[in-house]
Amino acid sequence: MLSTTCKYAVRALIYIGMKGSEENRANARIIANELGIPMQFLSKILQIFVRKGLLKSVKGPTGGFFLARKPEEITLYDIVKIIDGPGFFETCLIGTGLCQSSTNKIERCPVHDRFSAVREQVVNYFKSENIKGIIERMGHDERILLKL
Amino acid sequence: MLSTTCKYAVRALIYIGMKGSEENRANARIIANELGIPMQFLSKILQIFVRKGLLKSVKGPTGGFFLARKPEEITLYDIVKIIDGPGFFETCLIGTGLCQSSTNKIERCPVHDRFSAVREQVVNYFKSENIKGIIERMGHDERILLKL
DNA sequence: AAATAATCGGTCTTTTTTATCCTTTTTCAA
DNA sequence: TTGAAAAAGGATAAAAAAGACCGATTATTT
Repeated sequence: MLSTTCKYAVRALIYIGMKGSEENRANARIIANELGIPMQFLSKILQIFVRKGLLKSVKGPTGGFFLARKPEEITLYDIVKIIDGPGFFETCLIGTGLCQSSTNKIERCPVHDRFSAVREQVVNYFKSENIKGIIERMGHDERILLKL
Repeated sequence: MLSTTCKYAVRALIYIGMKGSEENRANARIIANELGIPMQFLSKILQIFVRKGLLKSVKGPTGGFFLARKPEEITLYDIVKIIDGPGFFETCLIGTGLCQSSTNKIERCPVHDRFSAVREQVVNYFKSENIKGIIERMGHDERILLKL
Protein backbone atom coordinates (compact mmCIF):
# COMPACT_ATOMS: atom_id res chain seq x y z
CA MET A 1 0.00 0.00 0.00
CA LEU A 2 2.68 2.47 1.05
CA SER A 3 6.19 2.37 -0.44
CA THR A 4 9.11 1.21 1.67
CA THR A 5 10.47 4.76 1.59
CA CYS A 6 7.20 6.09 2.95
CA LYS A 7 7.09 3.58 5.80
CA TYR A 8 10.65 4.52 6.73
CA ALA A 9 9.62 8.16 6.68
CA VAL A 10 6.66 7.68 8.99
CA ARG A 11 8.64 5.67 11.52
CA ALA A 12 11.52 8.15 11.48
CA LEU A 13 9.21 11.11 12.03
CA ILE A 14 7.55 9.35 14.95
CA TYR A 15 10.97 8.64 16.40
CA ILE A 16 12.14 12.21 15.93
CA GLY A 17 8.90 13.41 17.50
CA MET A 18 9.65 11.31 20.55
CA LYS A 19 13.38 11.78 20.97
CA GLY A 20 14.25 15.00 19.22
CA SER A 21 13.94 18.60 20.36
CA GLU A 22 15.47 21.88 19.28
CA GLU A 23 18.07 21.54 22.04
CA ASN A 24 18.51 17.79 21.91
CA ARG A 25 18.52 16.68 18.30
CA ALA A 26 18.03 13.15 16.95
CA ASN A 27 20.77 12.19 14.54
CA ALA A 28 20.40 10.04 11.45
CA ARG A 29 22.92 7.40 12.46
CA ILE A 30 21.12 6.59 15.69
CA ILE A 31 17.64 6.73 14.16
CA ALA A 32 18.75 4.36 11.40
CA ASN A 33 20.35 1.94 13.85
CA GLU A 34 17.35 1.91 16.15
CA LEU A 35 14.73 1.56 13.44
CA GLY A 36 16.70 -0.79 11.20
CA ILE A 37 16.75 1.57 8.23
CA PRO A 38 19.78 1.95 5.92
CA MET A 39 21.42 5.09 7.25
CA GLN A 40 22.38 6.79 3.98
CA PHE A 41 18.97 6.14 2.58
CA LEU A 42 17.32 7.56 5.66
CA SER A 43 19.48 10.68 5.38
CA LYS A 44 18.10 11.28 1.91
CA ILE A 45 14.53 10.92 3.17
CA LEU A 46 15.09 13.31 6.06
CA GLN A 47 16.61 15.85 3.69
CA ILE A 48 13.36 15.86 1.75
CA PHE A 49 11.41 16.74 4.87
CA VAL A 50 13.85 19.52 5.72
CA ARG A 51 13.29 20.99 2.26
CA LYS A 52 9.53 20.58 2.66
CA GLY A 53 9.58 22.32 6.04
CA LEU A 54 8.47 19.44 8.26
CA LEU A 55 11.90 19.01 9.84
CA LYS A 56 14.75 21.29 10.83
CA SER A 57 18.34 20.15 10.91
CA VAL A 58 21.55 21.23 12.61
CA LYS A 59 24.98 20.22 11.31
CA GLY A 60 28.08 19.32 13.22
CA PRO A 61 28.65 17.23 16.34
CA THR A 62 25.53 17.24 18.54
CA GLY A 63 23.69 18.07 15.35
CA GLY A 64 20.63 16.25 14.11
CA PHE A 65 16.94 16.65 13.33
CA PHE A 66 13.84 17.87 15.10
CA LEU A 67 10.25 18.61 14.10
CA ALA A 68 9.71 22.00 12.49
CA ARG A 69 6.04 21.92 13.47
CA LYS A 70 4.02 20.79 16.43
CA PRO A 71 3.61 17.00 16.25
CA GLU A 72 -0.18 17.34 16.09
CA GLU A 73 0.29 19.33 12.89
CA ILE A 74 2.12 16.55 11.04
CA THR A 75 -0.34 14.00 9.69
CA LEU A 76 0.10 10.73 7.90
CA TYR A 77 -1.57 12.46 4.98
CA ASP A 78 1.20 15.08 4.84
CA ILE A 79 3.90 12.44 4.91
CA VAL A 80 2.37 10.17 2.27
CA LYS A 81 1.64 13.13 0.03
CA ILE A 82 5.29 14.18 0.14
CA ILE A 83 6.84 10.74 -0.35
CA ASP A 84 4.38 8.69 -2.42
CA GLY A 85 2.85 11.75 -4.01
CA PRO A 86 -0.67 13.21 -4.04
CA GLY A 87 -1.59 10.61 -6.63
CA PHE A 88 -1.84 8.08 -3.85
CA PHE A 89 -5.06 9.74 -2.75
CA GLU A 90 -6.33 10.78 -6.15
CA THR A 91 -5.54 8.43 -9.00
CA CYS A 92 -8.17 6.06 -10.30
CA LEU A 93 -8.19 2.67 -8.60
CA ILE A 94 -7.89 0.74 -11.86
CA GLY A 95 -6.69 3.45 -14.26
CA THR A 96 -3.62 5.59 -14.66
CA GLY A 97 -5.06 9.08 -14.56
CA LEU A 98 -6.96 11.09 -12.02
CA CYS A 99 -10.34 9.76 -11.05
CA GLN A 100 -12.05 13.05 -11.68
CA SER A 101 -15.65 12.97 -10.61
CA SER A 102 -16.81 14.12 -13.99
CA THR A 103 -20.46 14.97 -13.97
CA ASN A 104 -21.48 12.82 -16.92
CA LYS A 105 -21.65 9.29 -15.72
CA ILE A 106 -20.43 7.83 -19.00
CA GLU A 107 -16.94 9.24 -18.47
CA ARG A 108 -16.38 7.78 -15.04
CA CYS A 109 -14.52 4.59 -14.35
CA PRO A 110 -16.79 1.67 -13.51
CA VAL A 111 -15.60 1.37 -9.93
CA HIS A 112 -15.52 5.07 -9.17
CA ASP A 113 -18.82 5.48 -7.39
CA ARG A 114 -18.49 2.49 -5.12
CA PHE A 115 -14.80 2.96 -4.37
CA SER A 116 -14.93 6.68 -3.72
CA ALA A 117 -16.76 6.06 -0.45
CA VAL A 118 -13.98 3.75 0.68
CA ARG A 119 -11.30 6.10 -0.55
CA GLU A 120 -12.86 8.85 1.51
CA GLN A 121 -12.52 6.69 4.61
CA VAL A 122 -8.86 6.15 3.83
CA VAL A 123 -8.20 9.84 3.24
CA ASN A 124 -10.04 10.81 6.40
CA TYR A 125 -8.00 8.35 8.40
CA PHE A 126 -4.68 9.57 7.00
CA LYS A 127 -5.68 13.15 7.67
CA SER A 128 -6.76 12.43 11.23
CA GLU A 129 -3.70 10.40 12.19
CA ASN A 130 -0.86 12.62 13.39
CA ILE A 131 2.51 12.24 15.07
CA LYS A 132 1.32 13.45 18.45
CA GLY A 133 -1.58 11.01 18.58
CA ILE A 134 0.63 8.10 17.59
CA ILE A 135 3.23 8.92 20.23
CA GLU A 136 0.56 9.21 22.91
CA ARG A 137 -0.95 5.89 21.89
CA MET A 138 2.50 4.36 22.23
CA GLY A 139 2.65 5.63 25.81
CA HIS A 140 5.86 7.43 24.85
CA ASP A 141 7.55 4.04 24.70
CA GLU A 142 9.72 3.75 21.59
CA ARG A 143 10.27 0.01 21.91
CA ILE A 144 7.19 -0.78 19.80
CA LEU A 145 8.71 1.18 16.95
CA LEU A 146 11.92 -0.84 16.89
CA LYS A 147 10.17 -4.04 15.85
CA LEU A 148 8.31 -2.80 12.78
CA MET B 1 -2.29 2.06 -4.25
CA LEU B 2 -2.36 -0.79 -6.77
CA SER B 3 0.63 -1.60 -8.98
CA THR B 4 0.50 -0.83 -12.69
CA THR B 5 0.52 -4.57 -13.36
CA CYS B 6 -2.50 -5.03 -11.15
CA LYS B 7 -4.47 -2.24 -12.83
CA TYR B 8 -3.71 -3.77 -16.22
CA ALA B 9 -4.92 -7.11 -14.89
CA VAL B 10 -8.24 -5.78 -13.63
CA ARG B 11 -8.99 -3.93 -16.84
CA ALA B 12 -8.04 -6.93 -18.97
CA LEU B 13 -10.25 -9.28 -16.96
CA ILE B 14 -13.18 -6.90 -17.26
CA TYR B 15 -12.60 -6.74 -21.00
CA ILE B 16 -12.35 -10.51 -21.31
CA GLY B 17 -15.50 -10.83 -19.23
CA MET B 18 -17.30 -8.61 -21.70
CA LYS B 19 -15.94 -9.80 -25.01
CA GLY B 20 -14.63 -13.31 -24.45
CA SER B 21 -16.48 -16.60 -24.31
CA GLU B 22 -15.48 -20.21 -24.65
CA GLU B 23 -16.49 -20.13 -28.33
CA ASN B 24 -15.42 -16.59 -29.09
CA ARG B 25 -12.14 -15.90 -27.35
CA ALA B 26 -10.50 -12.54 -26.69
CA ASN B 27 -6.90 -12.47 -27.81
CA ALA B 28 -4.04 -10.64 -26.18
CA ARG B 29 -3.15 -8.46 -29.14
CA ILE B 30 -6.61 -6.96 -29.43
CA ILE B 31 -7.06 -6.56 -25.67
CA ALA B 32 -3.70 -4.79 -25.47
CA ASN B 33 -4.48 -2.49 -28.38
CA GLU B 34 -7.92 -1.59 -27.07
CA LEU B 35 -6.85 -0.99 -23.49
CA GLY B 36 -3.50 0.64 -24.27
CA ILE B 37 -1.45 -1.99 -22.49
CA PRO B 38 1.92 -3.22 -23.82
CA MET B 39 0.96 -6.45 -25.49
CA GLN B 40 3.88 -8.65 -24.42
CA PHE B 41 3.55 -7.50 -20.87
CA LEU B 42 -0.17 -8.21 -20.91
CA SER B 43 0.56 -11.70 -22.18
CA LYS B 44 2.70 -12.34 -19.11
CA ILE B 45 -0.10 -11.16 -16.85
CA LEU B 46 -2.73 -13.28 -18.57
CA GLN B 47 -0.45 -16.32 -18.33
CA ILE B 48 -0.42 -15.89 -14.58
CA PHE B 49 -4.21 -16.01 -14.46
CA VAL B 50 -4.29 -19.12 -16.64
CA ARG B 51 -1.93 -20.81 -14.19
CA LYS B 52 -4.05 -19.62 -11.26
CA GLY B 53 -7.21 -20.94 -12.86
CA LEU B 54 -9.08 -17.66 -13.40
CA LEU B 55 -8.64 -17.75 -17.16
CA LYS B 56 -8.52 -20.44 -19.80
CA SER B 57 -6.61 -20.06 -23.03
CA VAL B 58 -6.78 -21.57 -26.48
CA LYS B 59 -3.83 -21.50 -28.85
CA GLY B 60 -3.76 -21.00 -32.55
CA PRO B 61 -5.83 -18.81 -34.84
CA THR B 62 -9.15 -17.84 -33.28
CA GLY B 63 -7.45 -18.69 -30.02
CA GLY B 64 -7.46 -16.39 -27.03
CA PHE B 65 -8.68 -16.11 -23.49
CA PHE B 66 -11.96 -16.46 -21.64
CA LEU B 67 -13.00 -16.55 -18.02
CA ALA B 68 -12.58 -19.92 -16.33
CA ARG B 69 -15.19 -18.97 -13.71
CA LYS B 70 -18.46 -17.14 -13.66
CA PRO B 71 -17.76 -13.40 -13.67
CA GLU B 72 -19.54 -12.97 -10.34
CA GLU B 73 -16.97 -15.35 -8.85
CA ILE B 74 -13.96 -13.23 -9.79
CA THR B 75 -13.53 -10.39 -7.31
CA LEU B 76 -11.10 -7.50 -7.15
CA TYR B 77 -9.81 -9.18 -4.03
CA ASP B 78 -8.87 -12.31 -5.99
CA ILE B 79 -7.08 -10.30 -8.64
CA VAL B 80 -5.11 -8.09 -6.25
CA LYS B 81 -4.16 -11.07 -4.12
CA ILE B 82 -2.71 -12.83 -7.15
CA ILE B 83 -0.83 -9.86 -8.62
CA ASP B 84 0.16 -7.60 -5.71
CA GLY B 85 0.14 -10.47 -3.26
CA PRO B 86 -1.82 -11.15 -0.08
CA GLY B 87 0.50 -8.74 1.71
CA PHE B 88 -1.50 -5.91 0.22
CA PHE B 89 -4.33 -6.74 2.61
CA GLU B 90 -2.24 -7.90 5.53
CA THR B 91 1.07 -6.12 5.99
CA CYS B 92 1.43 -3.44 8.60
CA LEU B 93 0.66 0.05 7.33
CA ILE B 94 3.99 1.47 8.53
CA GLY B 95 6.06 -1.68 9.06
CA THR B 96 7.44 -4.45 6.92
CA GLY B 97 5.92 -7.52 8.52
CA LEU B 98 2.41 -8.78 9.00
CA CYS B 99 0.18 -6.69 11.19
CA GLN B 100 -0.93 -9.64 13.28
CA SER B 101 -3.43 -8.62 15.88
CA SER B 102 -1.29 -9.97 18.67
CA THR B 103 -3.21 -10.09 21.89
CA ASN B 104 -0.74 -8.15 23.98
CA LYS B 105 -1.16 -4.55 23.15
CA ILE B 106 2.52 -3.71 23.62
CA GLU B 107 3.48 -5.73 20.54
CA ARG B 108 1.11 -4.00 18.18
CA CYS B 109 2.07 -1.20 15.86
CA PRO B 110 0.86 2.21 17.03
CA VAL B 111 -1.54 2.70 14.15
CA HIS B 112 -2.92 -0.82 14.11
CA ASP B 113 -6.12 -0.35 16.05
CA ARG B 114 -7.26 2.77 14.27
CA PHE B 115 -6.20 1.66 10.81
CA SER B 116 -7.59 -1.85 11.00
CA ALA B 117 -11.13 -0.45 10.87
CA VAL B 118 -10.28 1.35 7.65
CA ARG B 119 -8.44 -1.63 6.26
CA GLU B 120 -11.51 -3.74 6.87
CA GLN B 121 -13.57 -1.33 4.77
CA VAL B 122 -11.04 -1.68 1.98
CA VAL B 123 -10.98 -5.47 2.18
CA ASN B 124 -14.76 -5.66 2.24
CA TYR B 125 -14.99 -3.46 -0.80
CA PHE B 126 -12.44 -5.48 -2.76
CA LYS B 127 -14.22 -8.70 -1.84
CA SER B 128 -17.62 -7.35 -2.82
CA GLU B 129 -16.54 -5.92 -6.17
CA ASN B 130 -16.63 -8.52 -8.94
CA ILE B 131 -16.33 -8.65 -12.70
CA LYS B 132 -20.03 -9.22 -13.27
CA GLY B 133 -21.05 -6.23 -11.18
CA ILE B 134 -18.56 -3.97 -12.90
CA ILE B 135 -19.70 -5.00 -16.37
CA GLU B 136 -23.33 -4.44 -15.45
CA ARG B 137 -22.53 -1.03 -14.03
CA MET B 138 -20.85 -0.21 -17.35
CA GLY B 139 -24.05 -1.08 -19.15
CA HIS B 140 -22.04 -3.61 -21.16
CA ASP B 141 -20.41 -0.67 -22.94
CA GLU B 142 -16.67 -1.16 -23.19
CA ARG B 143 -15.90 2.39 -24.27
CA ILE B 144 -15.46 3.57 -20.69
CA LEU B 145 -12.70 1.03 -20.25
CA LEU B 146 -10.67 2.33 -23.18
CA LYS B 147 -9.98 5.68 -21.54
CA LEU B 148 -8.53 4.51 -18.25
C1' DA C 1 0.73 -31.34 -46.00
C1' DA C 2 2.14 -26.59 -45.86
C1' DA C 3 1.49 -22.04 -44.51
C1' DT C 4 -0.25 -19.03 -41.27
C1' DA C 5 -1.62 -17.26 -36.92
C1' DA C 6 -1.72 -17.46 -32.22
C1' DT C 7 -0.20 -18.78 -27.28
C1' DC C 8 3.63 -20.27 -24.27
C1' DG C 9 7.80 -19.75 -22.00
C1' DG C 10 12.19 -18.14 -21.49
C1' DT C 11 15.48 -14.45 -21.74
C1' DC C 12 16.76 -9.91 -22.34
C1' DT C 13 16.45 -4.71 -21.77
C1' DT C 14 14.79 -0.55 -19.61
C1' DT C 15 13.05 2.11 -15.91
C1' DT C 16 12.08 2.93 -11.20
C1' DT C 17 12.94 2.14 -6.52
C1' DT C 18 15.97 1.15 -2.97
C1' DA C 19 20.54 1.33 -1.18
C1' DT C 20 25.57 2.61 -0.99
C1' DC C 21 29.80 5.35 -1.65
C1' DC C 22 32.36 9.28 -1.24
C1' DT C 23 33.22 14.14 -0.93
C1' DT C 24 32.00 18.76 0.86
C1' DT C 25 30.26 21.83 4.35
C1' DT C 26 29.20 23.06 8.93
C1' DT C 27 29.73 22.94 13.83
C1' DC C 28 31.37 21.50 18.22
C1' DA C 29 34.89 20.44 21.59
C1' DA C 30 39.38 19.49 23.11
C1' DT D 1 43.39 25.50 15.73
C1' DT D 2 42.64 21.10 14.76
C1' DG D 3 40.08 16.80 14.65
C1' DA D 4 35.80 14.52 14.91
C1' DA D 5 30.89 14.35 14.14
C1' DA D 6 27.02 15.30 11.62
C1' DA D 7 24.13 17.01 7.54
C1' DA D 8 24.13 17.82 2.45
C1' DG D 9 24.83 16.47 -2.06
C1' DG D 10 26.42 14.01 -6.17
C1' DA D 11 27.39 9.79 -8.27
C1' DT D 12 27.03 5.02 -8.54
C1' DA D 13 25.22 0.16 -7.57
C1' DA D 14 21.81 -3.33 -6.64
C1' DA D 15 17.15 -4.97 -6.75
C1' DA D 16 12.56 -4.90 -8.31
C1' DA D 17 9.04 -3.66 -11.56
C1' DA D 18 7.76 -2.84 -16.19
C1' DG D 19 8.27 -3.81 -20.82
C1' DA D 20 10.35 -6.05 -25.24
C1' DC D 21 12.19 -9.91 -28.05
C1' DC D 22 12.22 -14.39 -29.95
C1' DG D 23 12.10 -19.38 -30.58
C1' DA D 24 9.05 -23.39 -29.72
C1' DT D 25 4.65 -25.20 -29.93
C1' DT D 26 -0.04 -25.71 -31.42
C1' DA D 27 -4.20 -25.10 -33.97
C1' DT D 28 -6.62 -23.48 -37.99
C1' DT D 29 -6.95 -22.51 -42.81
C1' DT D 30 -5.66 -23.24 -47.48
